[in-house]
Amino acid sequence: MRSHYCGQLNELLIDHSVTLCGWVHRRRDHGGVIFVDLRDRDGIVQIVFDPKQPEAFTLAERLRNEYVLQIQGQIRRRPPGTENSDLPTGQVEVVANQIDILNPAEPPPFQIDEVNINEEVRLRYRYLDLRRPTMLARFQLRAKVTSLLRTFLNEQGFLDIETPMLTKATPEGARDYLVPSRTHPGKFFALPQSPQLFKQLLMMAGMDRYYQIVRCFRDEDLRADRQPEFTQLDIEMSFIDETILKNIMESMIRMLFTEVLQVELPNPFPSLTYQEALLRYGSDKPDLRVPLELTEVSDLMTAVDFKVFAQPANDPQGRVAALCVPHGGKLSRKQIDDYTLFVNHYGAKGLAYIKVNDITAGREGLQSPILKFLPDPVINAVLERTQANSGSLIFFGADKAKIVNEALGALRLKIGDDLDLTQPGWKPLWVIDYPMFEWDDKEKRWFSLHHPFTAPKVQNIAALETDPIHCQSRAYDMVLNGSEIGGGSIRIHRTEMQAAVFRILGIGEAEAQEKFGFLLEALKYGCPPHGGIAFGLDRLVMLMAGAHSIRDVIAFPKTQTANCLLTAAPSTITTEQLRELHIRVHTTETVSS
RNA sequence: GGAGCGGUAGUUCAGCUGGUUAGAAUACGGCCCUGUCAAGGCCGGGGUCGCGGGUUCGAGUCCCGUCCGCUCCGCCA
Repeated sequence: MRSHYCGQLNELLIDHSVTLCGWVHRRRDHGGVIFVDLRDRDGIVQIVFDPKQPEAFTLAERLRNEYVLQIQGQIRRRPPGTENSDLPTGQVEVVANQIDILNPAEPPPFQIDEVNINEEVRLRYRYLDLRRPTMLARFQLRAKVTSLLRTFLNEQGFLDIETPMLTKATPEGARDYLVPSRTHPGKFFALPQSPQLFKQLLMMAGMDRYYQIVRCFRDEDLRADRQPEFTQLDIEMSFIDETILKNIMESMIRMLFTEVLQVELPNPFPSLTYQEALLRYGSDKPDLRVPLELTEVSDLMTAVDFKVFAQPANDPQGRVAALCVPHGGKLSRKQIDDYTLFVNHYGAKGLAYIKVNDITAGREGLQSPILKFLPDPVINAVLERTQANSGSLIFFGADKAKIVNEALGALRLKIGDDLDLTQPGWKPLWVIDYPMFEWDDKEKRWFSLHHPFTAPKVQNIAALETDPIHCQSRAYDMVLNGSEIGGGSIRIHRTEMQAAVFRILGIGEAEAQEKFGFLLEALKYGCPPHGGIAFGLDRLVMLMAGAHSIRDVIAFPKTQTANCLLTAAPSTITTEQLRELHIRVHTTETVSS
């Protein structure tokens, strides 16, 4: 139907006859001459309608925005002075000889060139939203990313293998999306939270290197970076250790940034232990672009006559930490109060601070409601450790370590943003040496920090069982600009170890057999040492595209309550469908078709 | 489950301490116009102020409830 794309046209094609197809982006009717900006996936070009071509001209008078056209015409250089340097095709224009209205269009509910549209409207008319050049660019970027990843992995000997979407519900981790079985009354499939077990089975099958760009499903509450269905780049390798895997994955991500963004990432990526990340940044996914760090001051506060500090300082689970903000002294009382409210969200009961007016003036140069509780040596040590200067503001968090970390970690990012301290660019890193288990006080049992198939650093099962809290795992996360973009581990490849981990997690023999019997059995038949990683493709593309939500890099995303505003899914189904599935619905609303 | 912000014309928004007929821009319709590119000029149509209740002589505005969207906590790797 066409000879060229609109965006391809340039001076080299002058005098050529072309046939174009596309949408009316805009029409400018001067009465005697009509201009139409024709848009296709490749770009925009100006079409001119002259009354000397009365047939085409008459039709052009009827054109409206978003009409779909086929146009046959002649490319010519624009008359001097009428070139448009804002348009890549702006040196030329197409004089229309013939026009075919392939489809008229009603006025769209919003203008395609409008930037600031309510997301509700955009999602309701997503197919129109996607016509906008910024959206198109994001999906072109996403396609380039997946293409480069596939090429890289193919060249590295990875096999792209599909795994089931209809699979088995898992007890640990996120809530499953369930699919009722028609042929097995009362039984359900689960949609995969990730292909974790299948990729391990593929290693046991001798596939050696596997990858898949695969949809995963988790029925949990949504966020800007969380959708109920999302895409992972899932990877698994045999006969490797973490060094080999991390090297290959780093070079893959470096390649991606070079090819797509012309950005050179560090080689190698820096590495932080989980513990160090929490100590210095209060987070296991630190944003290294923010040049602020937490300072440990617990040891200074054990003997102070200030219960708010002394108690957590003496509690093995507690922590007292400082966040020193250079030039933070200019913050108003109101802003400090707002930050106090902000840390309240994370369970912090307050936010103590010291304003450093004059670092040389000792106690007199400081300003703080808590000053009277702190003896000189403590104050001096705090000032020295935080490297405070005149004009600095030092915030304090004192509570259970978890609360201090989350509160000051979040405050660090907020202040970095508010005071414009966040540096531009890209800061990738690995976070390693995760604890193997985490104690849940409510349920009184251990949980896997990563997942139950992650190998511990110790080989000795007895050591694992006697001291779970100090046991580290062979897990690793890749973090970029404060987002966890990938995570994985070396897996357990021996039956005894897997059984021991299940025991610690309180998964009984019978339950282990029922839920993971196939895996335990497979381990017996010659399982190679193996490990892998999974990248959150949506998050990665979001970051690379400079978008603020993964919804902007997913063609048809869901809302925060997991609705699709375009199709109105989920919806009720007929009683006939329910009957076939052996399901009865208990709601106040009646089920309709 | 919880906190915050928002919902007024097709769209983006304004609408103050409650007060006459709810405005603007843009889009849309008509007319004029031969070099614009966010074309321009003139004229016109367009509103269940998310929904339900309450307070009041009077509610877009105040109160209660509810629905929807967004951000966050919990939840989730």
